[in-house]
Amino acid sequence: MDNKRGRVTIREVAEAAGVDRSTVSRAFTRPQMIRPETTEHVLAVAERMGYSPNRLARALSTGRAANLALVVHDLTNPFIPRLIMGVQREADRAGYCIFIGNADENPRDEERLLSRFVSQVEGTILVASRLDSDRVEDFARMGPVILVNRDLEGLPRVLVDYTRGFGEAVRHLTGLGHRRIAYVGGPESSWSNTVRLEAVREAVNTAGAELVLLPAGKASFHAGLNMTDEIVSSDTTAAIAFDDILAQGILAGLHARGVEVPRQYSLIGCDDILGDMTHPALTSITTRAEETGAAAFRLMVERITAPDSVPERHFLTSDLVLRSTTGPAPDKSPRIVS
Amino acid sequence: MDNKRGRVTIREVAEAAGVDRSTVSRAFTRPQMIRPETTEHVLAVAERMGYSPNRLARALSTGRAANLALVVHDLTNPFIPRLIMGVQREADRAGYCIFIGNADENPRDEERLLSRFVSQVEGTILVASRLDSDRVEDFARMGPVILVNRDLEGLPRVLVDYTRGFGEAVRHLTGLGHRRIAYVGGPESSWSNTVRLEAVREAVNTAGAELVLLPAGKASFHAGLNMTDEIVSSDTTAAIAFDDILAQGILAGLHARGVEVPRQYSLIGCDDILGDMTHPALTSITTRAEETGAAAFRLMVERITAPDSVPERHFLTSDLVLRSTTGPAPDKSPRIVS
DNA sequence: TAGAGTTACGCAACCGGTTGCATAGCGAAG
DNA sequence: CTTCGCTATGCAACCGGTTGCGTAACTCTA
Repeated sequence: MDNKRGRVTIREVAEAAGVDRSTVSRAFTRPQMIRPETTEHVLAVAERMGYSPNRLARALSTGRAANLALVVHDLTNPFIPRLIMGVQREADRAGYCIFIGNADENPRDEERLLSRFVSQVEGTILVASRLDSDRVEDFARMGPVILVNRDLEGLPRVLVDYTRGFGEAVRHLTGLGHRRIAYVGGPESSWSNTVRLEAVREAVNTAGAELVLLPAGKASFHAGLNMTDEIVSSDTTAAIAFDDILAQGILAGLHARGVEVPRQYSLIGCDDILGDMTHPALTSITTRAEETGAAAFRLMVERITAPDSVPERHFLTSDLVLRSTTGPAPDKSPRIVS
Repeated sequence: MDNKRGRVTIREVAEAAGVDRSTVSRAFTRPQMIRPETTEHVLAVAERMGYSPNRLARALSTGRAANLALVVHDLTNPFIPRLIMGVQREADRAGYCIFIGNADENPRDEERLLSRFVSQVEGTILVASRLDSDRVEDFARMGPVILVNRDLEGLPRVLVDYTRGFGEAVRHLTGLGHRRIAYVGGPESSWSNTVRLEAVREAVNTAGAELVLLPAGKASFHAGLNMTDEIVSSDTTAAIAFDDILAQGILAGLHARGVEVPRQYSLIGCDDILGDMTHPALTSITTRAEETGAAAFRLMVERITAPDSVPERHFLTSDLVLRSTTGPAPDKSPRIVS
């Protein structure tokens, strides 16, 4: 029962059960190939000895590791844990294990992580990758890659269609009388930022309102806080922020400057990860983090089982979730001053 | 260059370089064993062919996987991503990859994850495990286990010594005139909750103040929100919450009931993960999430390299971080009513 | 220049599984 | 009772590395 490494191996089970190693292997992986009594006997012996197949050895010989890598741009963004949970829920059922890598918005780190994972996973899910397209394609040549929140021709990807969510958000605001609306932008290198901006621009045009662009550059609480001055002096009455974290910072900044939300200013976030944790509770555009993760996993399985299928572009819809940070546009006359 | 699996193998490099596979292997892992020119030549050929060693195969033959499992109780708690980043920072340098498993407060899930990881990792870090001691010890027999925020004799563990942080917190409150202080408890099954309560109890006794125990049971925003009534009717003037998330809920609840913080009520959180994101910014007891993760990894390495060393109990200290949710105790006379 | 010691490398076994192929043993058909 | 075909199992190669051991070639000493 004890070899030098401590764990029970297939050979020991085979000897104890009086069969060949291949029979033990088949009892676990292809029971229909062998007699039911044999399977039963082998499994009983294995159970008694506390045997379970070594996933490493199995992966080496089959070429299927039943692991996958999930590389994310920023672990501290609460969107990410939710997405991870979505991936894991699906992965769990399929018996997969997940490696996590935090690229920390840094392409070099991202690449290092990827190459460290590549030989022990069946595929990689890249969330909001900051790698340039060529590098992504290089990696995609080494194994299945699923992109999340990044749109690259030829690769399966799960994306959010922002038209509905941002459309609803803008119509909601214009319905409340807002005519000049700010979009507070996130990371320039992020696909999400580009398309969110596009969605808001289109919605604002359609509504015949006016858009003011205020790039924060980063999606962090402090970036939001630091944008407050610009927002206040932008002559807008409402803003849509790149994401909830940024919005949270803006909310804090507005409060600090004595601007009441939503009486004097309306604010909408995106990703819907804060629920009612802010005060007032943040109205937000939901992007379904868990569903996103689950969809990415399903695309991965599809890719693995049918590598030659046409790479699918999977779209999730977005919706406005109304809470308490939006209200009627204030009268223009009494301008807000610091 | 291409076998059926697409990746370049050591054999192909060996043939191309005109040496044995073992020489290629040594060029990568034991260059001092072979002539510098040979190493150089082999590495050049490998580089040109785009070869990199297969970690699976290496792990199988050496018994060292250079992977580790990190199983956490609740991914959505912002403390966890920080801790993960701490582990990863260290793991990265050492060339390790990290599997993540979210047990979701469920011992059965936790166990399933563990057994799925066990054959492909060198060790496991268990964060606030909800498994009963026997099961943990069973697993510890299969490979190195490091515990975080769980105190089990015989296993290396990283724990936080709360005496200083909670001592400072309580002295801070009593210094402000608070005499009756509430502790809003977290998950009953959590070691952290037990010792935090113990620390606060001792500090309150020492200070000659009075402690009121209000168990919330869970550490979530809503659990905090729901505790507000009890807090308001508890005749206390200040509370220390099990963690920041719970405190955030309480803060929201107090606000909703029109109780001004800190003018009418003082509140302190724990873990210091929210920074100044709340309003008012939450005073908190820091428990150094990233350092905790880093320390866990270091203990793991120690465990792997010297399995017979005495299991170390690594303590991190805690400190009070003053922000804006604490103030002088209000006059008792005008009681706060809903 | 022969013998001893050292160095750099090759050979082959091994890690723990999986799987294509060969075959023994069986029941059915002729 | 032979022949055929099928089924359950064993044999052995293989996945892609690592490593103990053996040895040819070289350096050093006498």
